[in-house]
Formats: sequence, structure tokens, C-alpha cells
Amino acid sequence: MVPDVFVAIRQRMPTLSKTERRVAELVLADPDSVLHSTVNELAELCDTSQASIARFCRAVGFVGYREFRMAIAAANSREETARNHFRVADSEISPTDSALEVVTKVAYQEARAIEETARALDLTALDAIVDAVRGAARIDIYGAGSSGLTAQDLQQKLHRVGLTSFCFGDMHIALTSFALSRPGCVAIAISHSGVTLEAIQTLEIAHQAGATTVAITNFPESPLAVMADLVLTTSARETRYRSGAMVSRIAQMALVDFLVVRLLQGNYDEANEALRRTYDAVQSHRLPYPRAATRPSLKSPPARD
Amino acid sequence: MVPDVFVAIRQRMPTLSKTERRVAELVLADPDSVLHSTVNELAELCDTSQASIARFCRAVGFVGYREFRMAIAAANSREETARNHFRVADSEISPTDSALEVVTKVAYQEARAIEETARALDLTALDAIVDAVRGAARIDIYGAGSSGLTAQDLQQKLHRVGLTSFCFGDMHIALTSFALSRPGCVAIAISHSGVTLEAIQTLEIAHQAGATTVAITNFPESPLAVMADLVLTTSARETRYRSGAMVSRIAQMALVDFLVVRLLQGNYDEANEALRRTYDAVQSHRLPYPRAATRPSLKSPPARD
DNA sequence: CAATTTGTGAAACTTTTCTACATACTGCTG
DNA sequence: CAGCAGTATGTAGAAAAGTTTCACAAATTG
Repeated sequence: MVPDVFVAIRQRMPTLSKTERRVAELVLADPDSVLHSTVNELAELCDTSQASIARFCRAVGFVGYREFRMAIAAANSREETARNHFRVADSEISPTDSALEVVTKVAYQEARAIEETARALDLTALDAIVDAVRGAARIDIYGAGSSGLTAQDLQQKLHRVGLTSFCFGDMHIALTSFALSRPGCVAIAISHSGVTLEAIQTLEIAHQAGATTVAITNFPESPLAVMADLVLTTSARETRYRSGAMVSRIAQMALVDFLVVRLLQGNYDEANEALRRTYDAVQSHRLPYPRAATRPSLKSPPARD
Repeated sequence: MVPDVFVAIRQRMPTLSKTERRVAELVLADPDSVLHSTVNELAELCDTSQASIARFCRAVGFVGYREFRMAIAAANSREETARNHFRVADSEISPTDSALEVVTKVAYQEARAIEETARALDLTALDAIVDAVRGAARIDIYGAGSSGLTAQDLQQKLHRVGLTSFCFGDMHIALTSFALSRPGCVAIAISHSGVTLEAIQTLEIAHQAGATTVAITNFPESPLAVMADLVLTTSARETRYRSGAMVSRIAQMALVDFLVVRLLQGNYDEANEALRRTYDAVQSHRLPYPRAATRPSLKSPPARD
């Protein structure tokens, strides 16, 4: 089999005849044209005949045009992603970027943040937290601003698997709850910067009350991190176009997922049962799909975009 | 054109019939088999008929098998490079996986979801939404369950750049607000499945009131999507270990970021100024780093009062 | 001029696409 | 639970599209 059409073509260039070379050049210059062409159309594009196209395909190592075209499709998309990837890697978003560039760059940065967070994760701390949470009498969670969303998310997920957990928006109520912690309780504070006053206070109070304290932050040496019993750090670098919290929040949520999945792993059946029940609970709030009158007719073009 | 076959297949899964779904599953599980099969061979592999394969191809958005197969070739090689890049096999999480495996797999799935969402995104719709939002008199946002977090997130971010936007937890209050929409208002509903009753209701009411309706969902043919003026779809594949919403929520948030960054691009100075002001506003709630007497010694771990 | 390359046209062949219809299955109603 | 309506699936054959193959003439090259 030919590993990469483009490579194959370039390598065989010297052995190709004049017409074949013309074909090769067009293919290399504009692979897309191959994707949309039949043998005849491609022949016309190259100002030559079907026979020559066929001969060309054999000359570069394929059985025939069909196979050649599939290989082009594969190699082309591979090339495209690579190019895309290269163009985007680590470059800042500029005010003049196109929609495509913006989307690609943001996606790249966020995907990267998740990966880096995973790679840099303290697995020992992760499992220690999972253990603490699994046996906890109560779990209090606090986060301000966009970390508040992460806090809610974590709370929801813990709650769904049957753990008693709370998340507070109002600081006064939060402090009350954290203050009522006892040994065996877990207090979790989330702050990207690790300097949020409220987050630190909640953990301090919970610590005094004897709870296990957990910090989730991007900065392992931040005030929040240094005073917590257990720390998980995200690895997010915000860029100029941050609206305060894009990448960091994504990384935090990924971190929550690591925690929760690890937790689920422990008591598979029980957790699964809980999940099933919560799923059923909202069933009546789901609408059925509008069943299309019949299966799509073969005559008319496929419906929609 | 279909940007990514695999995404297209997964998104249309709910609208597929039983046999078609069997085909879909085989294709997703073993795309290579498609590369080497004619319609007849694939039909045999799926224990079905040529006609059903043809119907399947149309159902997922292609003209016919030929086109479908080319798309598979392209997407498959793309996937291969990506897998290579991430250096991870995307296998299911098993109850016996180590912490490292769990974390790596979850991270991979989520990073992938973001990238696929980006690649399959309808950029025209994106910019249309940005335009609508930028000029909107008011923006109402609704999401239930974990999509509620996305809704809050979007609301926060729009609010921070100075746009009048609301997000509701209480359905009654939400309906009131959506009902008060006028032309020039924008209503956004978020639902992973696209079948959430409440989400559909809010858009219906807003539509009647003359607002521009926007759906954010994973399924472009879901009831929510088909009734909205503008649709953005995520590309998340939930796995067995979902707690209802891990990957989908991450993809939704990424989508929010695409929107917001694109929005910021438009009025750079103005938005930046707004962001700076919001940043300053919470300054007094930030603690300085504890200035350690010396740099933290490498010997002893950071103090844990 | 001999050797090679290229284009032409036609035929055989493969594969896909389309159509129509019979059968099986599903959910629902009386 | 029988029977009905509507949908889904499979079958089969014809038509269309596209491909491979071939033989040979024309053009090109050294």
C-alpha cells in the first residue's frame, strides 16, 4: 500500500512522462480538484485523456483511479489538519482574525489546557480527595465568579451520585455552613487565582472546625493552595482575549470530571443506579422527535444544510 | 457539505431507524471496513441490504455512498493523526483503570470534543448570532440541568461586556421574561439533547413575541434545533461513564467562548474597557500572596497552618 | 527510422443509484 | 386481542454512472 499519495507522487516524479507530470503537478497543486472529479473531469482539467489519467494512477502505485482518489481524500485531510494545527499553535488571537481562525485558536487553547491539566495532575491528591469525599458526612463547596459555576457543577454531580453536598452563592450562608463542619466533613474552595478572599475564608473556617480542606486553583503557591490540606491545580494560561475566565473555567470543569469519574469507578453499580434514577426523573420533560412523515425519499436531495 | 462524517453520524443518531443505527455503529466502530467495502460488502457486514445502506448515507447528509465513502476516508485519516497527536487510545473507561488512565482518557475525550465542535461549527450561524446579540435590546437565556451552567456562564460573560442579558432558574420567571421579548431581542435556549420541554417552550414564546431565537444543542435535527432561527451544535460523544453531562457541558462552554471572543473582536476597545472595570471591581476581594520570609525552601513543603 | 508516448473510441465491467413492490414490524384503537 | 395504519426493511431488476481495459493510430523524440 502507498503510505502517502503526495509523497509517492513526488518520489516518482522523475520517472513520469511529460503528460503524467502535468497531471502530477495539478494534483499536488490542487488536491481538492481530484476529490470532486471523475476520471473524465480530471482528464479535462489536465488537458489530457482518461487513458493517461489511468496510466498515471498506475505509475504512482495504485490499482486504478478509484483507489487513487480515496488515497487523495485521506492524505489531503491529513495535510489540512496538520497545516491548520501549525498555523494555530500558540498564536494569539488578533482583532483581524477570521471567524475560522478565532474558533480554531480558542479550541486549540482550551483543548491544550485540558491536556496539560491532566498531565500535570497530582494523582495522589486526586485519590486522596476521592477517598475523603466518598466517606464524607457533608461536602461544602465554594467558588466566586466563574469559579462559582465550577462549584455548582461539582455540587450537582456529587449530589447526583448520592453524596450530601452544598454550594453557596451567598457568602453569609456559606460561612454558616462551613463553620458547622465537623471532622469527617470536606470543604472545597475553588479559585483560579487562589487569592479570592472569600474562598480563603471559607477554608479557614472549615479548617478550624476540623474539616478536610481542598483547594482547586491554577497556582500551587497561592494563599489558597498553601493553606489547604489537599490541592488540585489546573494548568490554564489565559490569553489577552480572556473575558476573565475562559480557559481556566474549562480546565476546572475537566478537573471536576476527573474527580467524579474516579469517584464513580469506586462504586460502579450503586452510582449507576443513582444516575439511572435521576435520568428517569426528568423523562417527562423530554419531547419526542418530530417523526418525519416517511424516510427521506431517495429522489429528493437530503433534507437540510 | 458535511464537515466531519463522524460528527454528523453521532448528531443524527436519534433520527436514525434501527437498521440505520446498526450501520452507524459499525461505521463508527470500524471505519476502515467502509474504506475497503463496496455498498454490497458493507451491507453484508451490517447484515442488511444495499437499499438500507443507501438510505443511511442520505440520512446522515450525503448524496450517496460514493460521497459518503470519500468523507469517511478523509475523516478517518484526520482522526488517526489526531489520535497520534494526543498519543492516547480513545478506549472506554473501565472500572479497573488506574487514576492515570482515567484522567488521560477523560482529558482526551474532552479535548477532542472541543476540537470537533470547533471544526464542525457553522461559522455563518456563529456570526449571525454575534450580530444579533451585539445589537440586541435584551438577551434572555435558558438552560436546564447542567446546561443551566452554560446558560449562566454565557449570561455572565455577556453581562461583563455590557450587554443586557438574563438567565433564569425559575421557569415561571423565565417564561415571563421571554414572553416580554420584542423584535430586536434575542432568546437563547441551551439543551444538549434538544428535547428539553422547557427550552423549547421558552423559544416558542419568544418567537411568538418576535425575538430572534437561538438554539445551542448537540443534535441539529432535534425539536429545539428545528424550531430555532439560528442553531449552533456541539459535537460531544458521551461515554458510558457520563454523569449525564461531562463532555457535553465542556463543549457547550467552548462554544460560548467562541461566541464571546468573536463578539469581543468587534468592539475591542470598548469591551476591553468594560473587562478592566469589572476586574477592578473585585480587586478588594483579592489577597496578596503571603510573602514568605524567604523563597519557599525546597526542603520543607509549603506551610500548612 | 525506431522507440516511446499520447490520444481515441469502444467495449466490458464494476459499482452505484433508482424504482417499485412485497413483507415485516410497530404502536394504537376499538 | 384482532385488526389496522403507517413505517421500516428487504428484494430484485433496470438504468445510469463511472472505471478499467484494449487495440491502434497519431504524435513526439532521439
